[in-house]
Amino acid sequence: MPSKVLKLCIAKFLILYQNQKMEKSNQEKETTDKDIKEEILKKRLVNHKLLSTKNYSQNIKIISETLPNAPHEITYGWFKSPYGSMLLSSTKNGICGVAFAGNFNKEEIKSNIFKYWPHANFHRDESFVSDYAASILENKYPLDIHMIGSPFQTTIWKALLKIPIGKVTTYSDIAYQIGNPSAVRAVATAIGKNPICLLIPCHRVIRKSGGMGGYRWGLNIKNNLLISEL
DNA sequence: GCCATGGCTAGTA
DNA sequence: TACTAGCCATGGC
Repeated sequence: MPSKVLKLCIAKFLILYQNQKMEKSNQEKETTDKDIKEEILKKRLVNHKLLSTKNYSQNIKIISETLPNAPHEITYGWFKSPYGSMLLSSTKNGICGVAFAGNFNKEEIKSNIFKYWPHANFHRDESFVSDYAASILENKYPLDIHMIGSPFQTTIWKALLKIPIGKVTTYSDIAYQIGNPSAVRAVATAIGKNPICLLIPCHRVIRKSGGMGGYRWGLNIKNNLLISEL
């Protein structure tokens, strides 16, 4: 009998040991994956000197206003994307909002858009939105963008349009590019307030250290967007 | 006008 | 590696 107990103990010990070994190996793999990811991001990094002056931003026209001076008519609707459900809204002047459902529920996303355009009249129309959605997902331009933002925010958002597809830049470089290198924190805040994801590629901005930084709609979406542009 | 807030960064222990 | 101070535009009061 004691030998049976001994065998049982050894078996349990072996299982425990194997589990610990597997856990350790998974942790090491995760670290390696992280390193590889950061390495890939660094390779795709462009700085302010290399940001192309001729790029797809030429095909996007931005109409911006600090405060909506007239009640706009906004058509909005949901569409499916490879990154989950997305809400698209548009005024007669152009696209005024693109948002991932991401970490939020649909009602939150919708109320954000309603708050952003407090004097607008909203109409839901999925069929109207689907044409725009296809253009965005297939990178078909030209497109017009209609947004509300301070002059500083608009400058930042325009700078983001200069990041080529498949490349990334840093918050510091954007700050440098707009001629205000010390305003990195403010740049990050402005990028975080980008109301039109995908079209204004805030997902292509990472930390100077090579880390992913943050993302309003969830880091997993940022990660997937960057991978899809490889 | 003041203060808190952030998708950050650089320096230091 | 973790913490801290500094940065600066913005929004709420």
